[in-house]
Amino acid sequence: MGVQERRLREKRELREEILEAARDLFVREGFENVSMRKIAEKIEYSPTTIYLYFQDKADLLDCLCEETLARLIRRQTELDQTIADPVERLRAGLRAYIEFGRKHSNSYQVSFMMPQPFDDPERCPRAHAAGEKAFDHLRGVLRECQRQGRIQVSDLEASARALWATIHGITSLLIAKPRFPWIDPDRVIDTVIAQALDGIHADQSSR
Amino acid sequence: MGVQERRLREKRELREEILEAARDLFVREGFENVSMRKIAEKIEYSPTTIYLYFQDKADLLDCLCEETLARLIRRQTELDQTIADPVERLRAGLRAYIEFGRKHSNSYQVSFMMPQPFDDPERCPRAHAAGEKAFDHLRGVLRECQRQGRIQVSDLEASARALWATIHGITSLLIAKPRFPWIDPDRVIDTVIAQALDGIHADQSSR
Amino acid sequence: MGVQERRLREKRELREEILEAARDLFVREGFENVSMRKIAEKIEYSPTTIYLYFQDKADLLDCLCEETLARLIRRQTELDQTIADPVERLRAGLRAYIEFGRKHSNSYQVSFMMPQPFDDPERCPRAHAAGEKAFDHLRGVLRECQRQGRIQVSDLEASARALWATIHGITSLLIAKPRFPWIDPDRVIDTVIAQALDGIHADQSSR
Amino acid sequence: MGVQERRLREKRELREEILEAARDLFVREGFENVSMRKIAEKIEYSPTTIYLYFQDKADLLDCLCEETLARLIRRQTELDQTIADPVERLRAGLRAYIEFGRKHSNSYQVSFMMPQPFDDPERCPRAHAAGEKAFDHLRGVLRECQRQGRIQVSDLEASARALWATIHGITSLLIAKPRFPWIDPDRVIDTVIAQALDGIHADQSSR
DNA sequence: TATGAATGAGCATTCATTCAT
DNA sequence: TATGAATGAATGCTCATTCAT
Repeated sequence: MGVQERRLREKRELREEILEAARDLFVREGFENVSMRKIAEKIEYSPTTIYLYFQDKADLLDCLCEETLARLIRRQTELDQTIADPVERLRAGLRAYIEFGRKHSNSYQVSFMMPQPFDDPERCPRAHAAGEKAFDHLRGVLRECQRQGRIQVSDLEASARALWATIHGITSLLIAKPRFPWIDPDRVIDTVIAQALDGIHADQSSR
Repeated sequence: MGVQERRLREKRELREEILEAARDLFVREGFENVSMRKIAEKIEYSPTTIYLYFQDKADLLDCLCEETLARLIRRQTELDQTIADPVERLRAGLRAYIEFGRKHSNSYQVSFMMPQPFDDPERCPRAHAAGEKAFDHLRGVLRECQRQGRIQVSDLEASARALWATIHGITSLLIAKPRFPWIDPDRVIDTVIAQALDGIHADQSSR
Repeated sequence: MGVQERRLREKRELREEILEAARDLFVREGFENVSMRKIAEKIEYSPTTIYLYFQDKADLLDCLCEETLARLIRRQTELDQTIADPVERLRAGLRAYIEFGRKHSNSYQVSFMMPQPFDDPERCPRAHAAGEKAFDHLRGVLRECQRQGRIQVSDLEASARALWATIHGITSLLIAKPRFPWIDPDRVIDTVIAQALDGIHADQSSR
Repeated sequence: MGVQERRLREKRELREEILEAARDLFVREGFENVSMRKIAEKIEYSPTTIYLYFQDKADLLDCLCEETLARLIRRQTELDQTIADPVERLRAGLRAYIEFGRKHSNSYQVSFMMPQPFDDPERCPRAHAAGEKAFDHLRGVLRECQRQGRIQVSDLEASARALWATIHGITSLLIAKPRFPWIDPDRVIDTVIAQALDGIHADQSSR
């Protein structure tokens, strides 16, 4: 039994090591420079070994995105337990989302900015599910605002999607166009959030 | 005389054919699968021939984006001459932007959703200039709204950027996540636009 | 156990096969016509396979030269143990050098007659080291002649270099200009060696 | 007649321009970076035009080498008229040869250090002839030394070739191995020349 | 569980050259 | 005389992946 456990733990560990290496390469060298070979070199295993833990590159990326998105979800959950006021929780959530994207820009790019394999729920089921979960949370907070009468939302589904789109806009544009004269990114971020909440008529009295 | 003209026309035509093929490959196979070779195969010329019309791959993509963005700018200019009311012009402009992105999704992707190399004004000077021109137009319309007292904007620069980010958000997300349950994309688009204009307190009396 | 050994041997053998093929292409088609692909075709492996044995083309060439130069050095060492008289050893060494160059003319060409990239110790460290070793040996023998009073050399460093240059001259010229009317190459070689030793006032009494 | 002359002159001029451009590229970018395209770009003509003046690349290089070697021969002829003493003339000629090689290292490399097309008198007849002419001159001076009893040469043909080989040695080695620790190239050159003349027992009384 | 060996397909780009005009 | 258009062949190298062990 101890042997089986150890084996299982070791297996999990190498898997994590692979993902970690891939993430590191993402951050250091950008998405397009992540290759199976380079990951293998980094962890000092043979490329073949990776295929014992992941079906193929798409699978690896899928898992990678899932893991990264899990952090976003975890952060969102933290805010649930920290901030009682739903509007404030929503505002903090939006800000956290943007910060998350800027911090893990390569993962964000893979998860949300590239159509190719990652929008296919069959090829990337985990990332897909995690993405939906993150969205669901956002919608939940918005619904809570609505339920408490803090926001007048006639169409929750549309508003939630619009809200997501809005914060995705500034997040992704800052990633894709870092050289654009943003003047002060933070000022623009503040403006986006303020406009978004204003736009859905959030009662921000407690602000 | 006629000979020269015909040659010039033929040359222009092949150039367009190359751009067309590239655009088509974008659409069909995604950006990363566009190679000089594939373009050449598609037009049934040798790869070398492409280099007679474009300096290199970056140049080709640059021209591709420029061409596409020119359509957006043309559309914006059309609206200038059609719609007198600045707020309505702004609203129509936002809608046109989103529609443009959805229609030319691959060009939009190349121009606005990919960090490397397209954010480098030195490598893609044409696309860069065209992108700025499009933004400048948006800002101009917003400024006009402000000038006529239809919108109270304390920080024009930040608001213009925020507005761009917002419509970019829905545009790019619809492209990157076409399988997401958008329910009705148009309803979400409407919501985004309404929220955006509300968020900057546009006087939409004439709506 | 036997398996591991056999694998190691096979690996070594393929490495040798690659070097052999490269050398052969040098001989047959000249340096500039040696490409990774042609080597691969010759050994009937894929080009990729070569990269399992050598880092890149420069590395392959570096190893090739090293291997060839090793034969020269081995020959020089042999003479050390065979010929006691230092002047005779020097004479035999010069002759061996020239013979070596004529026999392995393509390797000689790569090692000593081409400026780029082979003169760069960083790109071709092995060949570089081997070349210096061969020169050092020549200088050593000359120094021994001087020590025993058989040669009056006022400037050992300059003389050693001049001597090397001299035998390199006939070696490389016979390689580069095989069609020149040499009349009798061996007679010219003899003359060069005699002049060289005379020129440094070697006491050739025992000749 | 005037028209024909002008045409002929213009034709000669463009031919010279091409050769000049090629030579310049040699010097600036090294042999391997000289391509028909680059030459054409430099003179602002189309690549096709070059083929009106030269059969192919080998022909162009042949003419180029011929031209360069003509300078060496010219220099040698100059010395004939300047220096009366044949031994001194020989010494000056050797030095001039080495200086010539160092100054026009790329042409020297093409003419004397590369086996491939340039040793083939059928493909490069002009360079071949010019090379022989330069050698013939050297032999002539040596013969003159012999005739005046200043040098005891038993085998003129062998000695002349040996002498050529010797000065080619230092010339080519300085070109191919610029990073070798030559200490002081000029000192080595002096040593080579001194040894060479000593080696053939030149009466250097007038030195 | 892990790997060493191997590969087919692909990449952007450059080359010398030709042909019709 | 000069060229614009075009090309076939080639270059070094990297990729994700497979298979036998």
